[in-house]
Amino acid sequence: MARTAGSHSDITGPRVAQAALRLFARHGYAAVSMRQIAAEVGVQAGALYNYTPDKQSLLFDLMRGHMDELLAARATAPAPGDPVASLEGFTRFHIRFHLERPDAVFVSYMELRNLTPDNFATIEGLRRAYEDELEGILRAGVAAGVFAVADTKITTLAVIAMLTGVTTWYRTGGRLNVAQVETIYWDMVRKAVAG
Amino acid sequence: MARTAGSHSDITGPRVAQAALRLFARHGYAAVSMRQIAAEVGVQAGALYNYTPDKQSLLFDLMRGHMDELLAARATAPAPGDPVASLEGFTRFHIRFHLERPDAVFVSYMELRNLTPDNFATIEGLRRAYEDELEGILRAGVAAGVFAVADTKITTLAVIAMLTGVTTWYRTGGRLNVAQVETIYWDMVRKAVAG
DNA sequence: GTCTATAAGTAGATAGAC
DNA sequence: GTCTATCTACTTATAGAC
Repeated sequence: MARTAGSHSDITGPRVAQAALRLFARHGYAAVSMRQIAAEVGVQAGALYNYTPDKQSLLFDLMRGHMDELLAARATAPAPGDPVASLEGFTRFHIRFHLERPDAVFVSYMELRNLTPDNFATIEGLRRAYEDELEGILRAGVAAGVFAVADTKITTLAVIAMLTGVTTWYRTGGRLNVAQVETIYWDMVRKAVAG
Repeated sequence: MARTAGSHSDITGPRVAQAALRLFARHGYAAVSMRQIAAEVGVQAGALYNYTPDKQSLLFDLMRGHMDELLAARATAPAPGDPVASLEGFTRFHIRFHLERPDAVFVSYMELRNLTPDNFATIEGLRRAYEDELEGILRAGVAAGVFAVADTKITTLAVIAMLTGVTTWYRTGGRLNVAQVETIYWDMVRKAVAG
């Protein structure tokens, strides 16, 4: 069947999400208008509402998609029995995953306060599930006597903050490639929790 | 001299800045209207323009004030000759200073992209000056053979990201006081850069 | 599925009375 | 110094033609 002239549902949908992600990352959710998103896609503002019920859903779907992807990718990563190997795996995974999608990371971190309470609770739950992965590794290492940390929860948050910070300065094509960055950060993490 | 009825320049000015800081921290610069700020102060929107030429200046003055305070406080801190003692001093200073003013920290970190290019360059310069303090300590420690880090610049950014992250979870009146938090983070920093 | 037109409301900023 | 009123522009979202 021939489509109606000007009908592009299957390609416009992803383009709306991409444009929203890009613009939210650059200027912030509240500072971006539906008209700007539409202009980036190349349609009029009204057409966006074929793809999202409202602006809030656009933000929430981006953030939930990012967190789902994060947890799914983590679930398929190898899980060594050794706590040190597990921690190295987590560190390298976290850096690589986050450097591969800087816009989604930025939006997911900066726009939490622009989510409705229900949507915030959902994203927050996914974030905690991810943190719990790391805390489990630290607990296992402490139990095994290979890690010495004062407080596993605080160490978890400190390590994640340090690792995620890489997205604020890393630029593709710069002095270091991702593998080198991973190694530098792993060196710091390894020593910071060492017994 | 008696003041004109309803004239409160000396107290309204600081109240405008306080209200703007509080609201920008909670909801974000772009999401806060001048009318909301005025309502928080208890005046009408037009009256705000006696204290700021525009909304952008309100943001910039808050951020510049925060950075000036940070650098001034740091300048009066003791500067031990020993790199390890210097690093401990920096770590404890950073955590204490940031935990004492969570709203200003949050705004200064999250609203960088809402500054005009000129204003951004100014704030960025102050931020780099602060980072250079830490990098100098790390360089001195590496030169003295007491620190072993792969890259002083990256380590600087990693340490600051880790330390600033404390503001995302610390709440006054919680399980730990500031001194205990300082000690936990100092333990991680000390080990992470150890030779 | 996309368009134009529009509703209903809010934005930053200013003018002039008091 | 603060108020009310207002200007101009822009906001999200919807209705209906094509």
